[in-house]
Amino acid sequence: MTTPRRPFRRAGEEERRSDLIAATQECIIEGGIGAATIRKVADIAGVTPGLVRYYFADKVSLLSATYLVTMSTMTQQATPILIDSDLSACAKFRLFIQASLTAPVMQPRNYQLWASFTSLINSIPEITVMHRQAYLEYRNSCEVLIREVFVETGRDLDDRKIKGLAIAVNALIDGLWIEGCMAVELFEDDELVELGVSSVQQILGLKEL
Amino acid sequence: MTTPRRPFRRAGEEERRSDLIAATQECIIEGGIGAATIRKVADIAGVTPGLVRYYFADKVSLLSATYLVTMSTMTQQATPILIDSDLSACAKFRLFIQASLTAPVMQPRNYQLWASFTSLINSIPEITVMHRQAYLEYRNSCEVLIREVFVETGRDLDDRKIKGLAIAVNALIDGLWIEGCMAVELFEDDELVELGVSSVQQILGLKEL
DNA sequence: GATACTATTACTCATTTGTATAACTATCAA
DNA sequence: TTGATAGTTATACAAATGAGTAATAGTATC
Repeated sequence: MTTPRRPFRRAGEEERRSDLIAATQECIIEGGIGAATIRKVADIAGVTPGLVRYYFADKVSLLSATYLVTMSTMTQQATPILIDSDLSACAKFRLFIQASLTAPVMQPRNYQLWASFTSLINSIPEITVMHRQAYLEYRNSCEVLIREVFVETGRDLDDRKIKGLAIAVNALIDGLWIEGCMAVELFEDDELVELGVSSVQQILGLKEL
Repeated sequence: MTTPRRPFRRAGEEERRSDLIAATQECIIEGGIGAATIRKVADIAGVTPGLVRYYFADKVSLLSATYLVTMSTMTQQATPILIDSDLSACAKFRLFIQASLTAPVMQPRNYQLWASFTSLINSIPEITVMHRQAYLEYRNSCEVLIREVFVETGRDLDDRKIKGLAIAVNALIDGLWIEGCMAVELFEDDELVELGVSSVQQILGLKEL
């Protein structure tokens, strides 16, 4: 008398991994990083716990992979505009700000994921490294945009000055993003985008952005 | 033949509670919120697990209390300047920014604590409420300062405009604070303070702050 | 349609964790 | 000194957790 096995479907490696990562994200969003247990992840992904281990050697490696996907997804959603090159530098900058401060980049779940992972910055070396990289990448995007805008408006600044502006602009956008993610209902539509654009404009000392 | 009991000292309620809260902070800093187990907290506080329960009904209530202490400590460290009233509004603002962007307010452990707690914003109702309150308080401090500066410089702006500026200034300082906490070694001494002051000045459209 | 491969399930195990409760003792007041 | 109080320890327990292993069955290939 053998108990029947749960029927299953064999999925491709890529699909399974991304399913498991998505499930991990759901866990974290629902109950914080502590709620992301192997069993819950497996449950949400409609799979048994053993399979999680088959794809991810460790819990840490599952979390790291999830962090990586989370960040690169956001980056991708916030910066594809930069490739569009027939726009003016100012227009690009505006779009960049707008993308960063509206959905899907700016939404509660993204903050929860980001906060959960970065809170482990001193505990999980992999996350330390990935965070540093993501931060510098984003800041560099700001720096490139600022430089282009200055070229366009015919102004000249030394690199040191520009780096400082990039740090400030980055901080401003990050700050607005956090405020917006955490309390969507506290702001009117596009209020944060407009604030972001006008503040960046002021920081850079431009008449118009 | 009875095994000897561990000797102990009876502490006042206030002292014990604050010890336990400090121990909770240490746990979180070392290994994230998941590392804050009752046993580890008790261990660090030099106490047995049972005592934790004696002072905190729940793990949630321990975490909530720790969050409250964490936030009010930071707020207190960042805003005592506001009481000093014989300073000019601009000077107050500068001090406010400086306090926010230097130790002890700006230091890695504070970010870790803050991120750990806010990552639970959707999971623990107590934290939701306390966060919202802390955020609005800090933003209000910004708003008051901005208003005073404008009075001092003889400019007049409607409330809506001022609220917007407060949101932006708040975001900027938060963003710089996060960057500084997460990567102290990436910035030179006072670099962030100077960036903060000059950026706020620009956002507010002032010639000098 | 039979075979081989491996993705997937099922099960196990030692630890950890939150919570609960009873026993003990430091401390203070009389 | 004595007794009472409550802060503190010791111990227990069920549930959850990360990790490991063997058996099974989808599925592609021939």
